[in-house]
Amino acid sequence: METDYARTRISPPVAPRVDVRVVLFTVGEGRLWVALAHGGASYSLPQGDPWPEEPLDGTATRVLSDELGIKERYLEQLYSVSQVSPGDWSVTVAYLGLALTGGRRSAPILASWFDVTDLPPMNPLDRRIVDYAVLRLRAKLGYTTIAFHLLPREFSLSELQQVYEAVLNRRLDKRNFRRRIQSAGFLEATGESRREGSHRPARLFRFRAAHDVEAYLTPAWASSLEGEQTTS
Amino acid sequence: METDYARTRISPPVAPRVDVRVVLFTVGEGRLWVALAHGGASYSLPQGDPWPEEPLDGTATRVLSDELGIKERYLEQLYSVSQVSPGDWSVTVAYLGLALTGGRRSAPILASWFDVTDLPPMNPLDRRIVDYAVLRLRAKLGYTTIAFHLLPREFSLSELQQVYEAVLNRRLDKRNFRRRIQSAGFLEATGESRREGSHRPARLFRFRAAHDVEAYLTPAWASSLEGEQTTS
DNA sequence: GCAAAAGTGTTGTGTATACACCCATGG
DNA sequence: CCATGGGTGTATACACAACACTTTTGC
Repeated sequence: METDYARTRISPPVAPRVDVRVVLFTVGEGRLWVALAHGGASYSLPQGDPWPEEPLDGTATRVLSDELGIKERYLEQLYSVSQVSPGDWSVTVAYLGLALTGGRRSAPILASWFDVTDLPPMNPLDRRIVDYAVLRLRAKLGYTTIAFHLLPREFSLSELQQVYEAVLNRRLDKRNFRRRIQSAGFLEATGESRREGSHRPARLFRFRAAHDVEAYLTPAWASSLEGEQTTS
Repeated sequence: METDYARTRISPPVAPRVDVRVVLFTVGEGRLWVALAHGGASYSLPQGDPWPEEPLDGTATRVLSDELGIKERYLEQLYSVSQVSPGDWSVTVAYLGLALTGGRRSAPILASWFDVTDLPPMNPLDRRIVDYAVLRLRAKLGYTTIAFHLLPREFSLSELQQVYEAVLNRRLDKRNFRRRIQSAGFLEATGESRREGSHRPARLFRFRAAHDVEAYLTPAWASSLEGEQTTS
């Protein structure tokens, strides 16, 4: 959204433009993917400008919906940065989003998925935002239930472990993983199991929503006053 | 900073105003204090609008300097919120700041120190920002060296413990505290000690800066590209 | 010698890690 | 019967909590 600041004689402008960018992750094929849009010689984060009366996380959701055709499962604000370039002044609000890809690696509309361990050329700010989002996602795996937003309602413990391994980019011990997860108490066995190969079927689990504790480093109030934070 | 949006016929405005607010903490008399400015019937956070070419944390520093006459020791971005009221649209960027008060409870210029456990009436957004800042400060005490910014260069272990107790608002065991802190390895004995009463003198310590690890949930890059985060 | 804060160790309890084999199924 | 992934227990090391007395000083 180019404002009419250009018509003023003042340079740089007297008020910043605000834009919202989203680092959207998904997990598949044992890897962590991020959605990037092709823009000229390099790739960039999906982004958009907020509308009046629209909360910032609403902008983030809209960007994902319009630009990628994807509805995120989880959204969390990361950081805001002010950037000045000749004749332009903008404040960027960065978000971290999580989504499911419908089973296989279905591409988003105007972007593609990239392995976070092998990113294409990007502008420096977007690259730093992505790196920071990865850092934060990895950190939050340890003390929140954020991983659940990368899985469908019902899942096996092996699938959950694969999500952890993809995000952390390292192997975990199966027994220790299961003990830790199960003793944390936010899993609920569905009673069902799933046969899907020439091996023993996997028991299925779902979440108990009450244990969604990830709020503690993200302001819980953001949604109440204007709706900054959403969870699915 | 009122822009010329008022001259347009569009309501609400087509671009938000950006403002920066700072939750400035200090510790003294065994309590955690926050600086609030008196504004009408209630109190509010020190705030200001960014200038062109000025990084957001520069705005925060300037607000503290101009409005309170205080130079912060530590500054960290908390969160951004968009707020719409009839005819006005603003994006607020909130910061957490830490400062020393020069030994005694010297009042800031246009504000006063309030005990965080006994806050005066405030507007709802500012109140939530303060509550969140307290939450984050307490959490960060546990896994960072943020407490050092609430002490002078040299300090005794008892003084350090008093900072922890003031921020957390509870008593800690002296022996466990000392063992934890000392084994963490970021303290360095100065060799000096301080006599200051009819009791045994306290050995003095200082920080080893290399152990300032608090960056991990705050983007380390913010300062490199435009200077969002500062530390003393 | 007494008041006041500094300083110091041990024990138990819980939590994380390392590690290897049997189970149920499909083909 | 074999290949495949699902599922399980134990021993060890480390981190954290509870807890009380001696030391050094000023007066």
